[in-house]
Amino acid sequence: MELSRGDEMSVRLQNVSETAPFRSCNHEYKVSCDTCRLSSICLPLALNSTDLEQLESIIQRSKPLQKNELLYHEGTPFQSLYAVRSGTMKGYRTTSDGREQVTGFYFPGEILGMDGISESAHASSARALETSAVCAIPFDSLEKLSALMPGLQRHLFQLMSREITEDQQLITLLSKNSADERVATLLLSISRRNARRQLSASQFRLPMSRVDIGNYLGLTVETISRVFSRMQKGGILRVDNKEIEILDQEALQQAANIAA
Amino acid sequence: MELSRGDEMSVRLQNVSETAPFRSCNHEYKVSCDTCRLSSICLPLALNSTDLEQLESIIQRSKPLQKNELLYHEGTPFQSLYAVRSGTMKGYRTTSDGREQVTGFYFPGEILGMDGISESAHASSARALETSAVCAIPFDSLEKLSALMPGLQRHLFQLMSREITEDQQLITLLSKNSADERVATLLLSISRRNARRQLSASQFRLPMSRVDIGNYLGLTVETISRVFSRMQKGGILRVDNKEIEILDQEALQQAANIAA
DNA sequence: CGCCTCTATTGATCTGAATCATGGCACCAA
DNA sequence: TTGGTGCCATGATTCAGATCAATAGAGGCG
Repeated sequence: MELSRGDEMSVRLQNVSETAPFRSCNHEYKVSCDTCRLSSICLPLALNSTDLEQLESIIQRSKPLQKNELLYHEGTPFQSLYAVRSGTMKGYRTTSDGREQVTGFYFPGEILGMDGISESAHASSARALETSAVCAIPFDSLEKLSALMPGLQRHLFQLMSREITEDQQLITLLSKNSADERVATLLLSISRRNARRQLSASQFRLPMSRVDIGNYLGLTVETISRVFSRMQKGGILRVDNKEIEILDQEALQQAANIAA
Repeated sequence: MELSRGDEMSVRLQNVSETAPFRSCNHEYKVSCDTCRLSSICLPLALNSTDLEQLESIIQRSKPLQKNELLYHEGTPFQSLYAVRSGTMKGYRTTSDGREQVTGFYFPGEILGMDGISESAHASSARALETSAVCAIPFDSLEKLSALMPGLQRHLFQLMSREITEDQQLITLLSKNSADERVATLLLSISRRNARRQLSASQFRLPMSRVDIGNYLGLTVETISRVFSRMQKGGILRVDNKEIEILDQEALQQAANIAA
């Protein structure tokens, strides 16, 4: 791996490892953070161009993951955080009795893998819901870099803190809200995240199955179907398979109980 | 605030603020991390004695919180992380419709407040369940310090990562497990955390009310009572008000479905 | 194209936990 | 001690969502 410049950093980062299917950005899947339209939501946020260059030198990009392909698996050694470039990833953990619990959906610009830090092994698995591309950010390099860049360190703390508050919102949702409220809340969350990426907030395609939605929200497939049908009859949504149109944003917000 | 030594660090940390009810450890509530019997579970873990001294210089200790006293409240500016020294704290967030969701219980040696980092404001509130003492660790100082101490930075990342995986375990518990399984899992968690502090793993006093337990586990008070009664009848527990004795660890683990 | 499989919808029935209701017990203050 | 107030236990009833069952589309592929 080539580092961009021969300063102190190269010494500190010279032993960054090459993770299996990933290549440094200097190779085939070349893209750069500063031309990436997602940089405003992703890691690079709030870095100056010198710092950005250094961050970029450690980021690795792989060939796209196919639908259902595994990015990492529970228990495997933790090495990198991952940023979604395109597509959608699903995070989940497997319970002792073999069932699956979906813990989150990750859209372009979002970071996953932070649960692996504490035990140096992933505590969850991540799978592509559709053809997806991700950037791998080797964590040991990221740690060294963030000791040198206060802005990066702060950004990482904030990123992890946000994950904590989002998980706590989900806890509240699961513990206190009805099926309708849960589904409405998820749809609004997806809508908001689409808007952030300059996509339509009112019309989109759900990348995940009803099973995954139900699993994530602690409900069964049947219940998800029924809620969708009910909301369609109520004129709140138009549902055509995975294609969703929010017809009455107001009513949907009402249905979500303005919670979460 | 007096810093211990006149080196580079003192310059960087000289403007550490004095948070309202807190005093530096040089004042009335003097205690030190290296004599603290909780240091093995708390922040200082894995620091050498020089680093520990520096960490300690920023930690503030207050007079104990009375039962029901608020440590911080949702929306108030975030300044510090808190380590429980004695007693028990309850973390909770208030939903849009005014109800409360308990997000965690914090025992001696455990850290709370990490959800406040991302927005510079607390995303949850914390209240003492009984007379409790806490250490406040000003976060801006902690950030500066951790840029200088790789061990501390790593420890912080790990701490936050652990909080994430614990929240995800709770999500799974709420979404997939029955009332009995949830209660059993909580009891085992408390038991384990007691053991870590050299207390009895099989006999303890619950510091929280049935209402709080139910709220945390997404169940009603009545259900908690019924589960306790059922487990008592089944010879798994002895329950006397808040006093709990685990009579059959094996069976309790079974009841928890060895999940979470 | 037609076949197969996977995913979604819709209906009928069941059930675990919520809700409603009542009474007992512990702890505190006067 | 007495009376109050909050906490806990337990029974009766209800209900939201699970489970069971059957059908209908959608998408992949030989």
